[in-house]
Amino acid sequence: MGTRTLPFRKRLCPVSRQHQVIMTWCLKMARRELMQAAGNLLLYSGKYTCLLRLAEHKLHNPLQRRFFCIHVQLIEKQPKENCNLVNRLENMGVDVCMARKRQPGVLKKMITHEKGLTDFLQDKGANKNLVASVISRYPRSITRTHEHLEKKWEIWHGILKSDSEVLKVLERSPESFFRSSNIANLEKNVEFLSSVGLTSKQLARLMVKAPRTFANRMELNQQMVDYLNDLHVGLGGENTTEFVKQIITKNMFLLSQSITRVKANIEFLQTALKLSNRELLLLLQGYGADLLDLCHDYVKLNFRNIKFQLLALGCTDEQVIHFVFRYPPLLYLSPNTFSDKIDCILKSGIHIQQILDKPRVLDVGINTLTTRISRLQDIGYNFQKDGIGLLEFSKTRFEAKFKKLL
DNA sequence: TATACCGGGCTCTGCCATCCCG
DNA sequence: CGGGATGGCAGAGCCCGGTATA
Repeated sequence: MGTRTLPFRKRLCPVSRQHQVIMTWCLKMARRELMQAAGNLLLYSGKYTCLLRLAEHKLHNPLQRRFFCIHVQLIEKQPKENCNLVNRLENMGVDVCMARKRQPGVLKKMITHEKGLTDFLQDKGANKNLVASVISRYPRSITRTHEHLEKKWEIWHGILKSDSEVLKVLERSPESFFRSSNIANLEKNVEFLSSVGLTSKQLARLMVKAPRTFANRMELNQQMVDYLNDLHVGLGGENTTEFVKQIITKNMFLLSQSITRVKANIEFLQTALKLSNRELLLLLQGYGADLLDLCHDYVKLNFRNIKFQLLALGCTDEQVIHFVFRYPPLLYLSPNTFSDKIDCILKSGIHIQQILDKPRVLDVGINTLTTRISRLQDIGYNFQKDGIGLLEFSKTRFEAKFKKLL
């Protein structure tokens, strides 16, 4: 029997399917009354429980009854979607399929505040499409009360200074705005982040760039700050408060990353680049901060790739380390991008040593590199003699220089 | 005056897993 | 046990221009 019940269990999800299953089963039972009851069941799905009970009474075989009861219980345990709510959301233009996929539980709720949310957001300048998009992407937004919205908006507005700015961030990341219902925690976060030394302008930037930071529990943000504090003290740095503030303002995404990731990246940088404590601190206060939120595996992968390719081109370990140390953002480059750029540059007769001396040329996009190299070659520019510095110029500077070379 | 050096701008949400509470 | 709250993860560069310096 256990082997027979399993497929039924698996298929018991959507209501219509449940009814189908019962119907199929009823057919198997070949009992007219039961089939009739099951037919009613499809017509009056809202009252299906009592109909099922009615059907149950028609079964006299204890085994059949028991089997039937198990399925009834399974169906009863699954709360149904609130059809009225689903209809209302559909009328509002909400992508209900998307909402169902993201937070199915919300569609089953009897009390929601979609009307209040719509009024509230429209009052702040949102149009219907924006509201529908927000609900589609973060359905739980409709469970927030007017009072909650008012309070949260007030705090966000206090930081971003205008409704349109709050709306812009909310539109970009509804989850950041709506995910937590804990207003006290939000207040604690603002207080904590200010106490770290962030100015109101920096706080606003943080909210625009990494709004999730404000939805974190304050303790989580504190843990990251504590970690950075300990790290700095452990590395023998002075003025720890300034260091922490500097790192956070350099990389606003840091507070929305896990400590594990940040820690792994820092440890990797120190080991891979064979850095002393002092060098590590310098790196972190410079370009290194940018890298800390990168997925750790990619940092490792990209470093291994850079090393592999440069060694193959005859560079030494020391040269590789020095190269990355001078310009750590190179670790952003995926293996393909890195090798494409190196190939493109070397193909034009530029020596690898010239790249080692000017790591920032790899900062330039592959298309820009290709176009510039070919334009310069066309006018007989000698990279070996005249250098590759102009490859990394800004557009205006490059064009000005190019004109003069003609 | 031209180039080197360097900091900073842009941007990073949407999904899944897990915990915890009612 | 369901669902809300929260944590954590993947993703994979390019460009500009101010100031110092040769």
